Amino acid sequence: MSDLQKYKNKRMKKDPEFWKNYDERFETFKLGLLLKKARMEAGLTQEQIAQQLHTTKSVISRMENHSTDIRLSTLEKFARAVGKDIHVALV
Amino acid sequence: MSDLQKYKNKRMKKDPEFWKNYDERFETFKLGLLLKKARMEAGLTQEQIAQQLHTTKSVISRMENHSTDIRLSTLEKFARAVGKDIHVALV
DNA sequence: CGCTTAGTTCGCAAATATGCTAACAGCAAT
DNA sequence: ATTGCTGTTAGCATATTTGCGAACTAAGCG
Repeated sequence: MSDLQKYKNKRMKKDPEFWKNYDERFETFKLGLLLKKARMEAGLTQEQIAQQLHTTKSVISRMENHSTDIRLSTLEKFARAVGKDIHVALV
Repeated sequence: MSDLQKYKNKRMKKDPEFWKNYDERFETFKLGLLLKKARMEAGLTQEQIAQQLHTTKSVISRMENHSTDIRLSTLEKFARAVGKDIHVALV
């Protein structure tokens, strides 16, 4: 089981409310998970990302969990920190 | 020659300064062009887009030209207005 | 237990996008 | 010349993200 899957399970157990308005929050959640996944795959901690972005770990945590919306530039910075780049397309 | 290409040429002619700090602005410009392209391909005017987003044409023009950064939600709204959806990935 | 590392969450301040109005330019048609 | 349509830009008000510090949980380890 992947670290990400473990995380999901833990979260579900600890916070059952989390799935109540799942539909509304899905998009956000998905993005947050995308970020967390990318960070974990890069083998970095939130604090390490934070240092690269010249910010603090609380900011990173919020991005991965509660961020309802996000700027493209912020997303781009995060991507670079995990050694990737963002790709945006209209399909 | 595409409408988009015509636009680029016109812009270059009218505003030579536009290309001075091209490098810095390239990313922004590229996104703006992406939006304009999508809108044109959908055969819509800025005002038509604006109505769908419950805003005004000036907002749309700014998005296509001067916007330095943009929220994901805004991008998503725009995409829907031209009958598309956004796809974001870390690559 | 006490200590350290990772991560979460909450307020508040600061920065920035967004919304709107008004004025203007270019173009085509009448 | 005038009218209508489309697009651009500026200034300002508002909404929202972002940045930061502090307090907290949880887990691993001596």
